[in-house]
Amino acid sequence: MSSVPGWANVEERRNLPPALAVSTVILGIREGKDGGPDKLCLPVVRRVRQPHAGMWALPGGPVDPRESLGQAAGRNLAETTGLRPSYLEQLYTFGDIDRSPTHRLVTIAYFALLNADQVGATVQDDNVAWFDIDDPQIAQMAFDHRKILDYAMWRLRNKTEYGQIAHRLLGERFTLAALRGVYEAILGRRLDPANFRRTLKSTASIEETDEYLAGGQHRPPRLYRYVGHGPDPLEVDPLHG
Amino acid sequence: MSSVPGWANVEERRNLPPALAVSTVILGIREGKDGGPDKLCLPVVRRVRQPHAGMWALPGGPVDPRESLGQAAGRNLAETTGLRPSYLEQLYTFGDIDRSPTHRLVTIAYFALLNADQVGATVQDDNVAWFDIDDPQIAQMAFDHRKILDYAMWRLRNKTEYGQIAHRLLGERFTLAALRGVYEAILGRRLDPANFRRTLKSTASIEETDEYLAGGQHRPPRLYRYVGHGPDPLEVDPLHG
DNA sequence: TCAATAGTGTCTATAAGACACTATCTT
DNA sequence: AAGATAGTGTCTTATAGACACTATTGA
Repeated sequence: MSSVPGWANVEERRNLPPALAVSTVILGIREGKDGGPDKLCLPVVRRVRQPHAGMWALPGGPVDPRESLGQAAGRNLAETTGLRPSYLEQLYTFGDIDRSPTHRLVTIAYFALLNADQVGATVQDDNVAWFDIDDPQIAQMAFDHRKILDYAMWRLRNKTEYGQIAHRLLGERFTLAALRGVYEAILGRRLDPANFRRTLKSTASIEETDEYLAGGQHRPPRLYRYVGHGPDPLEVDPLHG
Repeated sequence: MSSVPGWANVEERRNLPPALAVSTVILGIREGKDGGPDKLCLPVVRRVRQPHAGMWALPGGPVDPRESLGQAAGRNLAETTGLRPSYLEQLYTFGDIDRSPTHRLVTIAYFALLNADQVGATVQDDNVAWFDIDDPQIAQMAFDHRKILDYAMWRLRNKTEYGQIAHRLLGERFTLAALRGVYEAILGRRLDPANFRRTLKSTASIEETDEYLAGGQHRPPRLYRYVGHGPDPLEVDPLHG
């Protein structure tokens, strides 16, 4: 192990204090190709230095002593991808001893959602790329980032309140079909349009607008707006961390 | 602020790397007094040094560079209370800049459950005490520990699977009435014994034994055993962290 | 007109709660 | 026998899914 350039040996590692970093799973949604279901996708960055140079990794970086953890996540995310998410939530802290070969690294993982306008709109950079959540190119990732991504998906699928997060993957106004697409992408199965409509309207977390979306070759759907209720007690302000 | 002995001033704080600590919310259950509902309770430790000397705090301490976060939680818990929990789960990481007045402190909060035998069985120590979850004496706690406790309760109440955690607050065998007591303490309301029985037996996560609990002045209840299904992907091994 | 999706109505299966009832222990 | 909790049966109501049906647009 210690023959790899730049890797500390065991004795050195024991004397280093743990480094603190944040990494963020950033999810957006894009429309399914030729009638298929919508897909969740995410931007990843290519590592340019050791360890794991050349592999895809979650965007992230060190925590500055003068910023909170949420601020660190927001800043790193903006710096590496140019994105400002509509939602930011702390996921889990990964601190196993051997998760980085070079030093003791404790990473606070965050989970961010982008609305439809932002998907694909990262800064032009050869070292940033978007993949569908099930793309084999990110089956392997640097460090334990694949485990972090899997955990993010597990958390997403086990959310009791999809309403809170689903609307943040869309714009401010959306059709019920678009909202259903989000649910289908998260749950990984098709939902009955009729039942979906009824269930959602009965929860009263969405509200009709007077606008309709024209252009499709069918009856124009009504646009809806999300009317949120109280957030989770520790939800992060995506702008101020 | 900097007049308090031992408190660093702002300039000093900016140069200090964040300290890493773990704190644990340890919950057990005890029987309600004179027919009242069962109550959740927890051990807390009295701080003997600044800051917040004299106040009650969650058990915890620093993370050693050579141990994982879960190991740190388990070790600190054993050292301060003498307890070995049956369940340990990572809760959330608190890292606001001003959460400790003396230095930048990042705390990974854990959540532990004790079974009935262990409640009250801490090491004899004047600086360790048990309180009911709603005891006014812990309405205020050191640092942001009250916020951590509130968040732990919120997470507990929002668990989709109570079965997984309820049985860890009891022994290996338990009556349905005891299990119902756990649910009632968590949810904060009484449940219909008949419906509770049916609902729980239909989930099939518990199994009958051939034993009965004698001694009460009523028909002796059957004892049940928990038959778990797969854990959460990041559940912590309470013995090995 | 047709294709396509929007949106409604209604039936059914399942689960949750209320509550009356029977069973079996200790004192 | 009395008192207490164990455990069963059954009715009502709320909800999720299946699926047939009508409505309204662009081509």
